[in-house]
Amino acid sequence: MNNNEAPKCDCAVIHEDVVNRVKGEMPEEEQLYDLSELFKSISDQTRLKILFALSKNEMCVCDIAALLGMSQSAISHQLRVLRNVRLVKHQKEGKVVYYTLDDDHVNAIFKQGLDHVAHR
Amino acid sequence: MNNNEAPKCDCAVIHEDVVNRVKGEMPEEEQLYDLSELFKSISDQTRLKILFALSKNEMCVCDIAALLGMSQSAISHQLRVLRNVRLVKHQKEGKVVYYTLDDDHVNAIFKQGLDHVAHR
DNA sequence: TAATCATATGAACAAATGCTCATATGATTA
DNA sequence: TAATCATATGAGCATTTGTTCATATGATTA
Repeated sequence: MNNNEAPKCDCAVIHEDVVNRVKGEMPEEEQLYDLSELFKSISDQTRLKILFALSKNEMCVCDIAALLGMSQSAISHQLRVLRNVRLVKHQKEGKVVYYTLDDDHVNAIFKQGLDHVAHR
Repeated sequence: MNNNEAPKCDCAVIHEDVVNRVKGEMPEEEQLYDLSELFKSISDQTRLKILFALSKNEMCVCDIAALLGMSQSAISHQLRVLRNVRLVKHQKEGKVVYYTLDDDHVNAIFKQGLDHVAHR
């Protein structure tokens, strides 16, 4: 019924026991999808800079654009990506929209990431 | 001398004090580059699956290919990406190459990531 | 030594991504 | 009410990315 066989592997399984056990321990597809979207959103240098900036202070779109020396449009597009994965939230005051980090997970992730890249 | 001005921002700075302070608190370009490479490497679903699998057990290339139902070539290409950011290390035994996680940072990052996506 | 096996890698190509440009929207100000 | 400002967004385009295919390498086995 459920066709879980490997359709394209062009080499023999060497350790069938390990493969079968690990297969049962893999996360669900939906979790993997969400995780990859989250990590994709923090893998771009522009978005990384935005997140670092917001971890220091609430900021509006114009300020971020000025800080990074980029166009308002580019920043606005990237903020939408960060909103979609709920890394930032926004709050409108008149014409100005203020962005802040949505929660603290991203700071924890940055810390682990920086620890990792520091090891060389 | 040092041209730090924003060349492309098409809107006025609204909070100059905040922008100037945060500018001094931003990480160095090299750190940002390394971080983005690291996060890029965990943003692809295939590589995420490989890392989850290796967090459960040491595995050879054929086993991973079988587990994920993908070609040996595709897996091999992706393992190179993970090697380049030192997320996995490998060890050769005869013809077979065994891959393992290089350190525990990736598990910590996954935990924070899963915590984040679970909040909805 | 020849055949086979596990893995690595370069080229090619389709799909995804990030920016720019033009323009839309919704709020303030003259 | 008209002009202006802060922000958002769609289309277009160049670049990057992930896979396949063909082939190379280095080790084992017949």
